[in-house]
Amino acid sequence: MNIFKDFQKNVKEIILSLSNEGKLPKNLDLKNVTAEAPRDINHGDIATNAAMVLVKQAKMKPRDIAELITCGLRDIDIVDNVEIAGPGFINIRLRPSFIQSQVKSILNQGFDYGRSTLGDGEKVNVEYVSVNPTGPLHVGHCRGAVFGDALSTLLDHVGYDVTREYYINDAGGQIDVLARSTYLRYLEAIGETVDEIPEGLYPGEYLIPVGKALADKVGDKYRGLPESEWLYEVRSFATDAMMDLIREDLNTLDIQHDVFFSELSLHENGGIQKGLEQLEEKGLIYTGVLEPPKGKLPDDWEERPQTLFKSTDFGDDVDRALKKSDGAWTYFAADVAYHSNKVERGFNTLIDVWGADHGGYVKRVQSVVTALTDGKAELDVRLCQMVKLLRDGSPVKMSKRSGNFITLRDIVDEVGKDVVRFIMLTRKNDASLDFDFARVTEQSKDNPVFYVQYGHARVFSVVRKATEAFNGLDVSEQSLMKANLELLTDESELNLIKAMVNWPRIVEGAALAHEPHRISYYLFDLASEFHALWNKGNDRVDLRFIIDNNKEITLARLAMITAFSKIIASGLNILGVEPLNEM
RNA sequence: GCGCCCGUAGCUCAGUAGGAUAGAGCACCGGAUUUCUAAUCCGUAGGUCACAGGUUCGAAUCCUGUCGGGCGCGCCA
Repeated sequence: MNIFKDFQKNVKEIILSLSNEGKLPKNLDLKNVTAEAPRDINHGDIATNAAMVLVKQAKMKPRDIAELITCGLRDIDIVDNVEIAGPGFINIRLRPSFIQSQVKSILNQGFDYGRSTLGDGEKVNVEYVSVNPTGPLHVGHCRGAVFGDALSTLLDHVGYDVTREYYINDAGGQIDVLARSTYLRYLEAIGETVDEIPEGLYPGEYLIPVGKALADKVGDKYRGLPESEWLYEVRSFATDAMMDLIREDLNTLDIQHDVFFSELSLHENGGIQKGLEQLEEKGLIYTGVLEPPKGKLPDDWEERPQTLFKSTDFGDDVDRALKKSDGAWTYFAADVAYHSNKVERGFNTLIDVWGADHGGYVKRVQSVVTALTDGKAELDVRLCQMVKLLRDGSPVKMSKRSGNFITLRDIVDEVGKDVVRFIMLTRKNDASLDFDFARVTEQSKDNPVFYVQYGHARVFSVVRKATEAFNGLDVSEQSLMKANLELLTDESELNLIKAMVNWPRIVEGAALAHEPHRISYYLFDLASEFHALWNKGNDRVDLRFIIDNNKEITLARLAMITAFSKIIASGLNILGVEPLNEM
């Protein structure tokens, strides 16, 4: 249920029948006709641009077209009045009784209000986090994790069939480093003395228990052996341990992936060759020599022939290497295979969530997806900008060298999952974000998490008090739906309901744009309407939600704010934040 | 040098399938409030939407160029 869509349909039907009556030309193109909430509330509840859009096609003046459409609109029973304004907008004002009735409709649908079938069950693959399994997650990973997860829930909410996926980069040189670092911790565990972790290895203490666990498992079997004897097994042991660690970290944020896809598996089961074959068949792989980059030349630049993918055919800047000079596959080659695999699993909509520092990599992977599917599948890469950690306005110092950086776990332990999740979604993904430990836990209007949560909690507090005031009042949804909603006549009340009615539109817009932050902003705005109404009650006792000697109006208001709480709760649910009933 | 992202109020930012007089919070200024409808409230002011062109009935939004900032720039992951 989305009243704007309904009206868009109504307007189009009116235009078609005007065409049939000969008052407007036939076969008009109506794709740009919209029905939206005007920005200025004084312009009414719904505005349509139909008259202006049709000017050229109909060869008529906008106001004349508007007049014709207006007549049709006036016949709709929920329409109060219609005005033509500005350059030809048609402003529609709805009957208060209709606005009021929306409360019932929201209560009736409950948490499902705002869900839709927009996605039509289409499969979407959202890949996020995908951090190298070489250590615990730190703050930098946090944002992408929350973003990807909220986006997934959002898409699910509007009817897509979402798969949440993590690509395990378990095949590169960094994994060898992990294995060597773990081996040292293993030697420690079996009683050898290791003075210092050498430069270039991971010094973090999180590997100590992994070394110990390895020792428990294999005893001293690897002692004194050359690297070639233990590397492969230690690698796999350590990778598993790191993935367990990462999964635990993600769990603290309530993030669970459906699929963990191993890069190594592509190397080991011929997946890479298989992926490249398809490009080969399309004649997109060749051996060639790349021009050195303009500007500053890499120190070790050496011209040599390479196996290349012709990504420039698809908008990339240069063709991209698939093999390294030692003959091994590049990371990109595995990514070709990986994305090919996603497409083979039936996904035509792919979303990858990366850090902004990988921006230069976007075009080549998009080229792959376009090439493999002849443009039928689409890859949207969402880049997440940095998070600046602050404490009371000053930057938090982090020393990466000592392996002593702020982890995701640290931040969740300090401020809690809900705060982390909400704040991470208070900025557009491609804008950098300040995270101030002091401010995000503040109990004040300046803190959006608090403000939204507080709105929800206030509703529950009111409902509790109402059941006391009216001994044993039935506040079930069934009861509230029977309330006399026509008693909700104050402008602030109607404005709150109108804000609620926007919810389905916001969800769809956010989902289509792949922008979950729009949900946070909406929730904040909606909460503001609610708090504004609450504050009005300070001066005007007659506007308070509980009116002691008037059960009927109290019930109507409880219905309204309960509906409000449903929307807040389902919005928070999309963000992965638990609504609070008490604060 | 090239590519991507960004440039909106003093500050932090919303606002893109093109819509009307460009919004919010903070800060500032002016009032109210000393309370459990507790974790403040109301209001005023603040803008050549970086700049210059173009497309359009209509541009912060789309196109081109310029300036400014961030990220990236054979074989790393």
